[in-house]
Amino acid sequence: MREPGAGGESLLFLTDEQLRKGIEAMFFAYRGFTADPDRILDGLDYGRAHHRAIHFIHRSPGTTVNNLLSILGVTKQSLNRVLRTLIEDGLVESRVGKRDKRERHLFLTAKGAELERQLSDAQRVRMRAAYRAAGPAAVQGFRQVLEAMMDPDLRRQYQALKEGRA
Amino acid sequence: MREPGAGGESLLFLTDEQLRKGIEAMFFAYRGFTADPDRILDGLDYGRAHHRAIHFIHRSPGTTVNNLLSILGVTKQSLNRVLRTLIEDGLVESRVGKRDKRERHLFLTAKGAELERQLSDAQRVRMRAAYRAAGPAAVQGFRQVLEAMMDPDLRRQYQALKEGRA
DNA sequence: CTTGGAAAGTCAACAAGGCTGACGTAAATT
DNA sequence: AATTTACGTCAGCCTTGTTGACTTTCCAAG
Repeated sequence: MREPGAGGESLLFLTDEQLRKGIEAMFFAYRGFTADPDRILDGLDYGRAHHRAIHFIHRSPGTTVNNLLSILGVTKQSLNRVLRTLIEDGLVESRVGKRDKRERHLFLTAKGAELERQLSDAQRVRMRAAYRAAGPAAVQGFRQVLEAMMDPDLRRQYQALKEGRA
Repeated sequence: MREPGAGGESLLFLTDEQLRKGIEAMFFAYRGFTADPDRILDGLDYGRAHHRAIHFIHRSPGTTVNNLLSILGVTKQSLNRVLRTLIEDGLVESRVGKRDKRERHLFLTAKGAELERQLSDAQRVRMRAAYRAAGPAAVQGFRQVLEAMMDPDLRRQYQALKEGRA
């Protein structure tokens, strides 16, 4: 993968023009990425923020509010509002910590898990179609570039989730 | 989930687990993607909505309001609010159409172009680092998967931009 | 043991930026 | 002449971000 003369085998993929295409691709793709769950959420009284909370509680059952905060990157007040409605509606259960009573441990109820499945099914359908259309090699590249784009802090969070150590 | 003899060289990359990783990668990467411009915008009185308008006006100088609307996928009221402040602040110029006087053609002023450069420079720095780290093959896969994720309508918009026919 | 601070969570109020609906105007099209 | 199109605007609503102030709980230093 290395080459003669200067530094690069054709660094043409690093031109401003190529980068611009990548930037626009991210913009348009993200719209598609969120479109299907958004449609489901629209019917209910929920929004994208609720989806994110549900997703990560599902991923890491028993996680604390603080933990969730650092993953979502919003203020606790903002998260709290979302969490409150989810708890009121019986989708999320909040248990006072055994060891540290200041902490609240979060779990999806059966009803919450049901909505989670519905949302992630919808999102996966599109994702699977895209993966299948692009093929395994492309998917690997896709993941590599995305990881390289993350802030270091978030990359660590992502990798922790990825490897199952919630 | 797969039948042995049939079509697939290991379709393991289509498992729910792999898809979930891709979904989370999109989430975390998009945060990084917008982080640098957001920091710049924060200082000024602008937000992400202004950035998007500026970006696409820069990309397609002379584009009409309607055109921009269909690319951004927001309502005209929403866009108008953003556009109004940009025009008031002298970053964007709106010229009445020559052929069709109902239309307004949008252009960046020198000042607008200056901000655009600042914003896209910041965004490109990260993008370039990610591309370089991942390599050209990964970048190609990245773009392929993103394109496959887009809604068909948006994909058409994206390809039109990509090919320069604004 | 007490006390002072830090940490987790809650409440209140505000802002950005989406949205819908209604309306006005000028220009183009039928 | 009537209708449609492109654009702008006013009013009001919702979601989801923000900051500031407050309570409860925990822990560590005196």
